[in-house]
Amino acid sequence: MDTPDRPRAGAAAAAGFEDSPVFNFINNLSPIPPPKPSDTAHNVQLFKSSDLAPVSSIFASPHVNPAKEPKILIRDDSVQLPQELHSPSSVRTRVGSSITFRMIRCKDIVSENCNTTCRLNEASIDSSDHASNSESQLPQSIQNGVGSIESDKDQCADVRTDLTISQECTDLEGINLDESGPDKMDSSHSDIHENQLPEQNKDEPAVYNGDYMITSQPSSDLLTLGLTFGTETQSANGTQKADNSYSGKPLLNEESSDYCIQNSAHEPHHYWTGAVEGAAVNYTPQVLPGALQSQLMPCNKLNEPRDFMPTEQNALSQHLRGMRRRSLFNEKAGASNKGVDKASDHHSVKSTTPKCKTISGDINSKPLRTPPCALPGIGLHLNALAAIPKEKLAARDIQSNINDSSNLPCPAGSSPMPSEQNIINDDFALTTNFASAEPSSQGSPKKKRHKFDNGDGTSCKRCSCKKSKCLKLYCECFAAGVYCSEPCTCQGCLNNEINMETVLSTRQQIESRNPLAFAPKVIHTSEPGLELGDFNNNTPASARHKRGCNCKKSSCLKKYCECFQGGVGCSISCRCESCKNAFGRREGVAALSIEESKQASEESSACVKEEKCEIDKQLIIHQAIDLAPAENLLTTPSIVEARPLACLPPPSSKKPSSKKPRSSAKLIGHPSRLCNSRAPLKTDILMSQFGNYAEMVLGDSTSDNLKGNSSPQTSVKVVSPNKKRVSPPRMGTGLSPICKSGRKLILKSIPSFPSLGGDLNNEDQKSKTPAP
DNA sequence: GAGTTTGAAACT
DNA sequence: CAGTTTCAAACTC
Repeated sequence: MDTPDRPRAGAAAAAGFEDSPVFNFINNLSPIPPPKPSDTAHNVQLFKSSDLAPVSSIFASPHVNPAKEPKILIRDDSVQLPQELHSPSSVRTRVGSSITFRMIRCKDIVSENCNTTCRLNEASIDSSDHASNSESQLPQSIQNGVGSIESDKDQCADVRTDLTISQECTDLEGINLDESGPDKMDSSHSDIHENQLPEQNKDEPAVYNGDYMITSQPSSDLLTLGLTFGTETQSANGTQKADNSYSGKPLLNEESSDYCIQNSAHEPHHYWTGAVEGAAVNYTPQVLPGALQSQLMPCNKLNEPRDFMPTEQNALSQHLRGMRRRSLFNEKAGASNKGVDKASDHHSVKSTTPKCKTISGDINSKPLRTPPCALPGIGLHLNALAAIPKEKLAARDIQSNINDSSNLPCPAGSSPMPSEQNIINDDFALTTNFASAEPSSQGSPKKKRHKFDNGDGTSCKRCSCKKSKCLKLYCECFAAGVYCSEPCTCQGCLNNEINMETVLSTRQQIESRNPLAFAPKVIHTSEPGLELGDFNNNTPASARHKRGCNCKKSSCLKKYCECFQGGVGCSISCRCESCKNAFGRREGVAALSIEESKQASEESSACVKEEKCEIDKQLIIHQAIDLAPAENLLTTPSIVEARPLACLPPPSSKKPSSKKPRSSAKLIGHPSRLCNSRAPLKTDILMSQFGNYAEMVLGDSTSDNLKGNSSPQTSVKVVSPNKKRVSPPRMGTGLSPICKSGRKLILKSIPSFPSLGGDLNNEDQKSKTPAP
């Protein structure tokens, strides 16, 4: 980054701008190493403000805290990170930073989403207003985007503190200013400042809550713009100007404040409302668990770039689209989603986005499937979010921006999926890395599917339905609550945006039949804390099969078995025969498990290497024996599960069971590391989320238990099967996957509360009562 | 890639 | 609720 800019600066100087006092000033300054982040007023301000808000707050339901929304500053990303890093819970490792980053981003996303939603709802009504608002946003967004990009880069590249990064960016920006300035503003620096900077500044104040205004910031922002867009700086500026003119006048603080207010007032509610309405579920916005929200964030985030890329919007949007996975559950959400797109497009000013996705009404012909898109809604496909590794995400942002800046509108027909694929591949690659510690091969959908399969069967699915039209649970996409996407090889697919209503109705029908139909098959309750050392907690199961399998011939050793597939042991609720689930047997676990475990350990040479694994097994065995039988039964597998799957390779019984065992063996590669790296942060997040969710859904009593343990370690206990295995299906899914060795979270669906409660009850009952 | 096996989902 | 059919994934060759 630096290198390119510097030269440019030099060029600018060569252009004869050296004369300009500003240039000289900047030129002199730029070489100077960035002052300490903390020194900057900006930074200080940021820290002061909402940035300092506890992480938990982020996860708290967005709507709950509308007041904070206004404070959300996209630019925060860069700034916040440091803070996050400081937070006790945050991990300073790269992983940690990335996660933290995501969290931060979530904030932004929230605001973004809210904005979008507002537009959606009101666009038709008050287009002018929105236009102005949106216009006003743009500059800021741009800034944000830039800032985020840079921060992202930094994060990806190194674990520098954001502050430093921001500083550097500023420097660069300054340089850029010089450069771009000449072309455009030779004599009119003042003009620029008046026309462009002011706007941005105005936005900024709003963002910053008006508490702080950094004089240097504006210029930097402007500069940033130029830098980011490189050659297109001018156009970008022009766009900005256009926007400005459009809005009539640069947004003043007042307007900014309005904007903020709007966001706070409308965003969350509108957003969620829409989702809620459309959802088959009765969730109310307030009800949404923090986890979900947080989950949603990333998805939304995908949209974020759009806003800050006025001219490149198309490319971006396309890119983003690719990342999104549509939620089937939420009709409105879907609609809103569209609306969002439209709105954003509209918003983005001249975004006559040649949409990448060409939706053909033809059912049978595999239309260009709309790239999966995660809806911020109940029926979230968390894959998009969780799946998108923060780092990747960041990287993607960077890349997308870069690419976009280079005018790479996704060719409509060509490969709309590149984006998606990239995402998917990236995601999964990353996930795979976590899970299998092995680079994933990218190939046919089938391969992908395998790859995507994180075990719980909820991961990114690529169906190949033929007769079901992808409207039955047979369809993994449908079951996962996502629209079929390009990689799918299904025929006569109705599971697409076009047939949204059909999908929804079908879904509702299915749900009416079986409220849990879309519930995650495997409920993960608390893996995060379950690290190698956590076994002492007697926290056995971190997950379990929701309903239990019914295997007969597979002995629960193959993917046919949902439990096995989900990487969980069979529970008492299973009706399987001759259960040999490597993750835990249904009955007689203790005794058998010992042998099994030993055998498994022997067989899994990889694991053998990992001493911890061995130890864990031992512990597990002991626990299994020592623990009360009933609990063991329930948690049987759990014990094993308690440790990240990676650590415990399924005893490759009999057949070197092709995929799963293999992968698990791979997993073993760096199990501990994987687990460790991610766990801490996850735990925090999860806990906060979980707590919220529990409180909301389960009620105080339950939540109390859950909440009681705010610390990661305790969290495990809280969820521990020993107590009450409160595993709100959705939540479980949503939460656990993240934690589990790079597993993806898919929120298969969010059951209506009733069902949820019922589910819980049922679960509890099941766990308390012997299996039929 | 085609065919078989398998167990869940759907249906009755 | 139980039995049967249908279905698509998993698996095998």
